[in-house]
Amino acid sequence: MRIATWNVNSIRARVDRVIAFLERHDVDVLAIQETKCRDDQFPHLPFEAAGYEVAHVGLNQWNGVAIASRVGLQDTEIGFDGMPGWGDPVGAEARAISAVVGGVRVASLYVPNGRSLDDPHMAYKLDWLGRLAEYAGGRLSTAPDEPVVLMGDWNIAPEDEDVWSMAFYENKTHVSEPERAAFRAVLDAGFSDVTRAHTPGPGTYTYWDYTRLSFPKRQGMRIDFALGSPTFAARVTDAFIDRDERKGKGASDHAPVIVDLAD
DNA sequence: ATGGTTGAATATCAA
Repeated sequence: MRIATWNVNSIRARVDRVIAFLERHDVDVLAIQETKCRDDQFPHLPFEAAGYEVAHVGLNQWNGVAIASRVGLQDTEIGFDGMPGWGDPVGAEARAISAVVGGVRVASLYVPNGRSLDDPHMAYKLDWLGRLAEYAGGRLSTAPDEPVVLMGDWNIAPEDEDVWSMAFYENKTHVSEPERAAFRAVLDAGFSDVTRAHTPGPGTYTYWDYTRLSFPKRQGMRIDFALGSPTFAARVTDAFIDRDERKGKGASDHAPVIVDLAD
């Protein structure tokens, strides 16, 4: 089974490219982030025509996460128990959805950006990740053998080699110690990064800012990850980043991350 | 070209 994750930065602007990607790489399941649309705006028809069913949650033009699968899609859960909210009034955002696909519980996650180190959104980001670690860890202690993968845009570069320049990111988000500690807390809850061993750095990135000619200058960040439970991680045979998807007109600012799983 | 790009409630906000 082949499972991928991709922050598409608007599914309506990118749907042709996403379908072509699924077919080109023979992908069974895709966790999608930043659909940037409401449920009633999601372009279901192209997915159905390509043989995929989709579970999506989108409340407005921001965030929005989905799972597309051609190997079944059951037991969809929106958000997770304890997920913090945002806004005025405070409410749940469309940042987490999970479903059982091909016997694996896949979660598509869009971790809050943080905006800047002293922004209230950073406290929200850390709280959100802390609650996620708590929820996922608790679930794992109840069902230690369940194959689970937490995949998506984590908005964190966990290692120095995951950014093109640590000097550039001094006092910026994505590399701060509290963010990295929040990421490690998910690992400490029993999950492991199943992609890094197959996509070694340095210079291995999944995101390049649209500005500053970041992509041609190879000035990127690795912030998209798949964190697997023990039984999921044991089945991973390969992973790769499709850097070609960042090329050309109409590209998302993120490249997809693809994970291969033994049957 | 040198403070840059993209996408969404088309007016700013978010990334």
